[in-house]
Amino acid sequence: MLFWERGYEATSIADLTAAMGVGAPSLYAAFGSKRELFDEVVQVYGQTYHAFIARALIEEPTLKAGLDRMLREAAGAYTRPDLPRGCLVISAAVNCNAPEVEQALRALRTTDLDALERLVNVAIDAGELPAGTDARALAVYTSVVMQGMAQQARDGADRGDLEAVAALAMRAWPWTAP
Amino acid sequence: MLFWERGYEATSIADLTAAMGVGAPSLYAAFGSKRELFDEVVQVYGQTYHAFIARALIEEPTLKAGLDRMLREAAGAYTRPDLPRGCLVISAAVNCNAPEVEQALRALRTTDLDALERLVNVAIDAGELPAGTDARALAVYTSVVMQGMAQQARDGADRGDLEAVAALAMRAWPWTAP
DNA sequence: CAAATTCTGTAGCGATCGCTTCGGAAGGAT
DNA sequence: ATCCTTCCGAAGCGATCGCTACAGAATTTG
Repeated sequence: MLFWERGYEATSIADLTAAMGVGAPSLYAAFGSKRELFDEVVQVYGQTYHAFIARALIEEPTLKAGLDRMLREAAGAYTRPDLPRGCLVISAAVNCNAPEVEQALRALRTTDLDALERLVNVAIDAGELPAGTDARALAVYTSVVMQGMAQQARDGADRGDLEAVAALAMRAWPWTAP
Repeated sequence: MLFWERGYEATSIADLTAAMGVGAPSLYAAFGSKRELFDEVVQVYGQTYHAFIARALIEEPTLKAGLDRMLREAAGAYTRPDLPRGCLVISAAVNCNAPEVEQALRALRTTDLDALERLVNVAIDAGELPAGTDARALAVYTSVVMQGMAQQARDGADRGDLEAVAALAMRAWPWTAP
């Protein structure tokens, strides 16, 4: 979880071995390289701490309810006192001289954005949003809010601040009258 | 401007001297250290590429017009083809092992956020927003949108995408009827 | 109990980091 | 022309980077 807090490059092998309580050779025997270890960490992170996004959007019956839950849960997830602030996928590869690592996380973000755009289009087809709504704009807007919330969490915003942001962000959507 | 593109730590002295076409001793004679050079760069950046924010908010007669202009200009400023994407103040010290540098940029962001909150309070007093409006929530929300736009610009969003985001973001505000 | 195998912790590899020292070229004064 | 000052590029300083070779401990096997 040091990768989450400090990012990929700012976390050294010495930091990792000290935190894990193992020697460097054991680490390399188990994972092969720093990059492979990071890939492993990203995968675990995705299944553990990033999954609330897909869960919220899938489990709720309407896009509006899913987005509201996603943003509200993000406010909590990004400010948990027992975990690093913000989001590993968003922050860990910023200012990273390893292009492959930066690209890997960027690809994850792009995947989320495209999935969001598809869900918006589904909601348009279902009449939850007016025909002619700009699905990509709403998807990018939602990504902007999520990424901004993660950044603000790192800058010290607390859960209440971000929940208020989540509520405000929902007001921008052009829902059809319920 | 390498600091803008790659961040503080990911930019090495060798990168800087190569880009400037001078030797390392000249650089140290002129600026003292990498950190002092960065401070200088941040100051120039603030006066040159960050000033549109204060200009938009000050020069427009209403907060609504100022925010609209700020967000719209941010869409352009963060995606200029002749400059690095996004914003140095937001990105350059992410995942930075030098706490003083990270704190310096964080302080700039906090200053902007507090100034925004004051402007929202002014607008509430002026009747542009309803009494009882949560000024801090709106200020944090606006920072979230600006930081998220900067991040999305780095992820490849183009100017049109961000202008659409700017227009959407404005819809969240509880303006009193004009 | 002894021998063989796996594992772990230390030390060190080359490369690069921020930064500094030093030799030699350039230019002005006498 | 000679001397002196100024400046700049190459080389190198200790520290740290990701990574690995090797010795000794621990464990398994006969």
